[in-house]
Amino acid sequence: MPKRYTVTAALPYTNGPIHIGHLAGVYIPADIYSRYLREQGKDVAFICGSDEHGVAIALKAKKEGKTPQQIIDQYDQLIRESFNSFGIAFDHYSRTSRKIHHETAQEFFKILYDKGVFEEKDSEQLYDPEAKQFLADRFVTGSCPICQNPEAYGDQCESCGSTLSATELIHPQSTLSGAKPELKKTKHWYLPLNQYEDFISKWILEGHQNDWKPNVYGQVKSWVSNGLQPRAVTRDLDWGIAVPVPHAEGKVLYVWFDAPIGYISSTKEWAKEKGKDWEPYWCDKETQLVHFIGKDNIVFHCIIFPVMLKASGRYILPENVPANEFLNLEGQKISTSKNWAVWLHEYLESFPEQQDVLRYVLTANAPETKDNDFTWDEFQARNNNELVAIYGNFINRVMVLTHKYYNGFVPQPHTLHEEDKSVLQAMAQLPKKIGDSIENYRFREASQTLMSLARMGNKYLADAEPWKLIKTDPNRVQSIMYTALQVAAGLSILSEPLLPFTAQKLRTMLQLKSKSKLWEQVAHGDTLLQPKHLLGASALLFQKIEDDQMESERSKLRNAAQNNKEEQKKATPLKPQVEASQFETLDLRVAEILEAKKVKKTKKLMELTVLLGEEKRTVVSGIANDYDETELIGKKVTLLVNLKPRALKGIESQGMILLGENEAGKLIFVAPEDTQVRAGTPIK
RNA sequence: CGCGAGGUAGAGCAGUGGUAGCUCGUCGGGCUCAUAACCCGAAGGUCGCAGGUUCGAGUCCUGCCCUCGCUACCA
Repeated sequence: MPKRYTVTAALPYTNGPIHIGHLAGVYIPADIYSRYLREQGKDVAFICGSDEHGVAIALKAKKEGKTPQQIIDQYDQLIRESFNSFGIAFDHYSRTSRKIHHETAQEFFKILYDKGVFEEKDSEQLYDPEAKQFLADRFVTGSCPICQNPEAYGDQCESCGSTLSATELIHPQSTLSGAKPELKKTKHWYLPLNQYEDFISKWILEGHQNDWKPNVYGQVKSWVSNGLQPRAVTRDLDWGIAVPVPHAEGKVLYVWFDAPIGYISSTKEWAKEKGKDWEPYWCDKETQLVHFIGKDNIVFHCIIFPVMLKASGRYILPENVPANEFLNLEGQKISTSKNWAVWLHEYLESFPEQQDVLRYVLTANAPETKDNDFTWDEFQARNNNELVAIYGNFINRVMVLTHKYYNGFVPQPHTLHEEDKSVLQAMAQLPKKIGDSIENYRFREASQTLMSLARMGNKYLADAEPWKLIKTDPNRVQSIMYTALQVAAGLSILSEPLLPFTAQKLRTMLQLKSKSKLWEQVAHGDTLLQPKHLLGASALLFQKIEDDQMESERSKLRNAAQNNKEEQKKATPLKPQVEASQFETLDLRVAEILEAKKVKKTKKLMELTVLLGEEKRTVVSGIANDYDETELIGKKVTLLVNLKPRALKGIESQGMILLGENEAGKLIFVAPEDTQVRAGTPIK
């Protein structure tokens, strides 16, 4: 039994607001877990904060003509408000831009540096002479060296899927200034993960095979078996935490090095405010450290950060990292850039005071084992059929009957019958059952168990039929209503971690005093509401949600995505001018598609046989998402024929079909309108 | 033949060797205290496919297929 718990939730990155995916994947589970532990009287520190460094924020600031500080202030504020309004009850929420964090992160780096943990390496990287900075990854675009796609990024070509290094790009261009980058030497510090393979293997692969989630375990295994590589922990950037060693001007800590240290600095800040000692929460072996994250963070929380902690020789390691998978929205990936999301601050405008509805839906449908889909249909169904019809209705029945029969006083029971006792006994099992689910990070299961208590209450009332007996056997009705009221009280107590707002409302309605050890009382079968106790006024806990509300949410979503798309379209910059002679080097011709076959194991690739005059050619094109094999046959398209052939998935592609994109995002062929034109005709 | 996770009733999920379950939806019935809510019952699955181990497999092994992720300013 651990002495104390340190619970962390992934630090939200302050370049956008919080959406339902964040909530479902990280913050709700972490909040339920911490609330439950507090309810058990445990010593728990639930820690989080804003992650405010890194290239993305620097880039966003440049694009919007603001300072990074303005960006992070704006989103830090918005994110705090979102968490507050949804009852995500952190013990402390800090920011990585604070002094205490800079000091903590620098000290951490310094400890590893002094121990000689890092490797120093010089390398040549692309440098933008106009913006005066080094260009990492997505700061560079250029032509893909493999498939010639002119819009490949510095880390990857989205057209052919190849992983690239920025220096491989042909005709690289800075996305900051449009300038042509030059190669320049730079020094960086690397964390030699390769030296810690044994440590990770022993700790996770051998030590946590059975208690960690399969998705987390599997990811780690995948990384380790591919061989861990040294990873740079510094960057050339003007936004971040200065590297605290000599000859490191213009260098900052890589955001992924400093962010997890944010958990520690946030804990320090909290401890200072509370007059506590922070160290036991991070250094005492009897502390259970748990990181709640999304699956994209697995490598950082299961490999990189633990290696940092281990290398420091000072800190404990996480006991578990219950990472969730991703939540989709109406069948599509949630995307900040495409504005395909339900933002928390907007949700509350549409559904004021209904935080628990979203909490419940996101818990009941949480992506615990695989990616899940959030739909407004399901949201409505869960609200109307479960929260309103089962939970809310049970409470309403009990309240109405008690007020009607006893003017709101809890009646004095007579001898309890078997059915009364068995309901109370069944309820006494639930604190442990729900607790076990939560301790094992099975929040979906916990929510189902909670709902089963309300179901049980409804069934009990239906079987006992107090509204009939009131005419013939009023004494019996007193026992029935007494029993039903105990169930209502139990429901309010056990709801606290999952539905905190509802639990509070219900307690007020029942006039149930806040005391410690309430869960224990439920488990012991104690009387929760004494006879003659006076209840408060009755109110509805949940409201039905109508179809037209859902329709308006769906159209809001579609409109937002559409507007976003149009804005982005306007923003597509023109490429530099070219000479006519350059254009003439391209050989464009009309081609007719003769055969089409989807390439197996790929999403978009289609293998096409095209007719080009007398000659037939094989071309691989990424159009399988938008076109079926059959509808392609006979189509005339424009083909770039003198593109250097290249193998895609083992098939040699001898040319590139010109494509555009229509309003709906569907790829359309740049094709000769007159279908009479002969295949092979050159285009000028 | 890259790696990982998933593939179980119309939908969403549970179920790691012993007669296939839960919630929602559908259909039928009951009740009327309750936000037409609640309660009972029924229909609906060759547990992705094929082979193997076993007295016995959704559950273990092998091969294959499909989906998602590992690669995006997104957890």
